[in-house]
Amino acid sequence: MKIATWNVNSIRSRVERVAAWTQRERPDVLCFQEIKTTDDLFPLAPFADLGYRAEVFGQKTYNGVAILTRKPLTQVVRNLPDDASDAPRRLLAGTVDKVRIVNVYVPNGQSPDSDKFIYKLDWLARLRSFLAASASAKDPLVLLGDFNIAPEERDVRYPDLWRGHIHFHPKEHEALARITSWGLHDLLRKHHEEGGLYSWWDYRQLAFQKNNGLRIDLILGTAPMLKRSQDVVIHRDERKGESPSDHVPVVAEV
DNA sequence: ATGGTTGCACAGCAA
Repeated sequence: MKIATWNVNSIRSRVERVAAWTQRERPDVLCFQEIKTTDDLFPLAPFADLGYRAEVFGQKTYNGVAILTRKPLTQVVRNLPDDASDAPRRLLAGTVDKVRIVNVYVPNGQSPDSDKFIYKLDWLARLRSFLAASASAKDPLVLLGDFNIAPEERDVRYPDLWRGHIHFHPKEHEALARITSWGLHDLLRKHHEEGGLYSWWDYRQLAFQKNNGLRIDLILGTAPMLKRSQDVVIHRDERKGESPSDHVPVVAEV
């Protein structure tokens, strides 16, 4: 089973490119973040032509998540249980082929001294509670998406520059550790120990050309998924060429 | 870094 995550930074602005990648890779499950569109404007047709159905949880201008699958997605959950009805749309979960899929777009946090950083940490704490209340770590589950946190030094090209900023802050690492302590494993690290594996490069300051990257798009799995996992691959080439997202797809074969 | 680039939507915010 091929499971992918991709922060597309507006699905409508690069649907051709995303659909072309999807046609080449044919994942069974494709999780999008930052679709930046309402449900009614999501470009379904290019994906339907490839045999996908879509569960879309979008909003205007910001955020928004979606799960595309070849088989039906059941037991769909939208956002965290304690979110208000008008909360930013950041979580979409469902079950396909007996695997629970939890697709997240973790708040960016803006800067460590901002209210948005508090919101980020609180959102992660509530995500932890949601997992513990709604699932068992003994069952097949993947928690994947844009975490906006690079777990370790080897996940950051310039850790000394990033330490203490958003994406690489001790409080973020604490919050992430609380989540993984529920019973989740970073599937990529089963297969690849090395550094230099990044999934996001800022649009500014020629970050990609300088390879100032971070691995902030993660696929975490419970023990059964860790056991099943065959490989996790980061599609770095998707950052190249005409109008890329600032994130690239990450694909797990499980 | 009061920076820089991109997307949405058409000013200024979010990332």
